[in-house]
Amino acid sequence: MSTPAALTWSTTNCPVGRAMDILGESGTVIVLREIFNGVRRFDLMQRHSGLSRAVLSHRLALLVEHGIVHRVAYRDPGERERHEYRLTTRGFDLQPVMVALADWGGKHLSGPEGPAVEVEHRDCGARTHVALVCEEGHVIDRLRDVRTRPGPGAMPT
Amino acid sequence: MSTPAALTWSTTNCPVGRAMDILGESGTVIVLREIFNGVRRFDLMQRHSGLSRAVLSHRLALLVEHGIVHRVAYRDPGERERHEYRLTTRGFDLQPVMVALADWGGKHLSGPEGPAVEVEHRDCGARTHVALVCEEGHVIDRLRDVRTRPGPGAMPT
DNA sequence: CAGTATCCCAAGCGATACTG
DNA sequence: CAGTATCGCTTGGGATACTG
Repeated sequence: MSTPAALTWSTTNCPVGRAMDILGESGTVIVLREIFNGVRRFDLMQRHSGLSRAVLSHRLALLVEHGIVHRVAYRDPGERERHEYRLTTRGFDLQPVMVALADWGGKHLSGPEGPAVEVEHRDCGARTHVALVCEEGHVIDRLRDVRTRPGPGAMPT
Repeated sequence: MSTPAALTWSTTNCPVGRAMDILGESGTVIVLREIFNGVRRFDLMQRHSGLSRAVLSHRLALLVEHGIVHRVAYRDPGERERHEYRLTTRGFDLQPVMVALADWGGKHLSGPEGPAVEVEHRDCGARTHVALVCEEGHVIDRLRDVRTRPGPGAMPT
């Protein structure tokens, strides 16, 4: 290998870097896990995630600020108004990231008893994983069959 | 919704949590991006990633410790012995996570000019993304068609 | 219940200097 | 070139207390 492909363009604009600027903050992904699992209220989320109230508060604010989660007001009959946190479209689009993380953690970081959580296809009940699919419709199982290239927003190094 | 499904099992064992215990450390994913892009030597990685030498050193040690990356000695003709960092199988299995992050970042965090990097299918050159596929072979495009359930390693709350 | 503010402390970062 | 050690300093976390 001569010059690695990565060096021919700048990384200041890298989508992975931008994603991690948000998701890399400690606890953010844990909050997302809770919301994806249907936990939408502050207190429940706090107890279940194990995060402190302060951190949870900050992470939720961060997620709202980035348009990943939004607060929704609702009122149960006879109760006062409350709020819950729901995914926006942008947040819901993180599902493949969450499933990819669960796949990897389940395969490589679980004890012999297997992972504590699985993902299933609602229709048929089969376990579900992420896969690579190209726009020509090929399902790619040999990961080495993909590579990165500069995109339209690439800047020279 | 009554009790969210998540509350019926403990999260101490959650594969997403375990994965983020490693990947959530600031800079880890950036190092992985470099290695996936073919940057394998310390100095090049340091300049290209923008991480400090100390942080890069620590992250590489962390990745080696977790069996995601390994050091490989080599010697170019006429040069002294050097080392480079390569993905192990466990590390290579993170590719779907990286592509999922790139997908999301490219779609939601790029400027109007588009993402700086894309992933292509080596055979046909088409852009490549992650998708959800169940073990029955169904490609799932409506993300709501999947849900989480307790796995074999689940512990009661 | 659903958060926010304050205070204090420890982890962790960048800069620098050093070794094989 | 390829790292590791040391050192102030800042960031950011937990505990606690407070507000709507």
